[in-house]
Amino acid sequence: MAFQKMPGTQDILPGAVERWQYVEQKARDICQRYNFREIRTPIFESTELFQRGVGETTDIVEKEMYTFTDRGNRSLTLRPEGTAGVVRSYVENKLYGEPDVSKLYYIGPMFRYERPQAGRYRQLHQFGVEALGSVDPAIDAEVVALGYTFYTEVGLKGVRVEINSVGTPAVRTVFRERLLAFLEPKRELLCKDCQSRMDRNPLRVLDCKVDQEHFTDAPSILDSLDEECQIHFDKVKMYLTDMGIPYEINHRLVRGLDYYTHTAFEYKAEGIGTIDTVGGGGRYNGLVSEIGGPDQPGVGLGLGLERTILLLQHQETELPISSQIDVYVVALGEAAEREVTKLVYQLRQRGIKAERDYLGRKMKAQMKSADRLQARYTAILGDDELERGEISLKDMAKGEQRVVALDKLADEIIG
RNA sequence: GCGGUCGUGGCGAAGUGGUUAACGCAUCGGUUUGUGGAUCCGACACUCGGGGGUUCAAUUCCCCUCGAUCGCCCCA
Repeated sequence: MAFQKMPGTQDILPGAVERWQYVEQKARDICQRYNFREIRTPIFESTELFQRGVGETTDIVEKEMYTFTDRGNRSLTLRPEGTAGVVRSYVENKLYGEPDVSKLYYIGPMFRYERPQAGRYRQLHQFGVEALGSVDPAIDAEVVALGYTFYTEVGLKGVRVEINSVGTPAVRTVFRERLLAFLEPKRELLCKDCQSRMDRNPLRVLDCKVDQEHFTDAPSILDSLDEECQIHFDKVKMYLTDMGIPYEINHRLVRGLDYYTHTAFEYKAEGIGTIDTVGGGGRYNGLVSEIGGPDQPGVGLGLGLERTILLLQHQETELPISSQIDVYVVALGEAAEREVTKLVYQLRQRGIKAERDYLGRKMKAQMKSADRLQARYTAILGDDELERGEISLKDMAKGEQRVVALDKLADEIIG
């Protein structure tokens, strides 16, 4: 065995890459309609950016980052998510100085050092959008709608939208106390994971998969929202309803990153082992200033492309992908063989998808190849045809064959 | 970081402590020399992830390692 790819990485080979291209194209199409514009930021950034942006106590920062020191003794980290880099760029390039809200999107690889599993990779790909500079709940709703539209249009079935408000940091502090007051008496009853979660991130306890019974009477963060949070949340829900985007309220929804405020949402679907979240996002009003920029609000989402594609495959969704070629040129005889290179060149110049043999194979093998490639036509050139300035054109589906002028071949194929 | 399962040709997949490691698909060649998708015939693993050990003998037993996979944690 020679070299192997690193754990949690993937080679996306021809035959599979077409699915990626299709999904990515869909994402771009939708962003264009929503007038989000692409931004490309570096794959690596300073480690500190992610520590500050994503949050020191998050799992991502604590144990999942690909961090290394470069030759200039700088601590760098391969981006574990997209938002921090986009916000850094937004601040650095002073995009907040532009008259309109910055609506940005990205598609690209992210890196997290985790144990690979179904739908979980160390190099993963995300499609994300960020809208910076507005507190309008309409944008929250539009971002939720954009993601939902993406899943729908790409052909994924059974995607549910769950939404919650995680309030402001002040609200969360109050709620945290209330929740702990509720949980503390039950501490001994909870599973060991929850017991440790109580100390680290109490809001997560409510997510427990082991035993939900203890939490039926647990306080909801929605009851702790202040007036501003409540109004914002109500409007987001209103806009979603107006647009006809189906959603469910899940007051226990907590996201894994520290920067979220107000709106938090996730897209869920069944089908990848025990994982059900395929994407999510929310509002992050404190993040820009946290990273050293002006006090600008933001809202965004991040969707896992591996999970999307995996689900499409599980659901056996037919994607409109064709690898069919237009014509396969078969050559017989020395003179004809010399002619092929020029001929396919001319066809390709005309925009025709043309293929030929490079292995010196016999005609029969070349025909098989043409069949395998699902060629619409096979053009057969022998020395005798060449002399007459003609070529045989075979319609592979019909099995019919006729002789056409060599210089009219492209026109015949284009039809 | 922790736990379960698994690792045989391009792919799928049998198998046994000891002569030539089934079979299916794919591929290649042939069925008389310029025509594919069907059938038939033939070819195709100095070798069973890697390393070490036990043994007269290991692909088959043991250990380690690497990888895959499922789950926990957490998340997209």
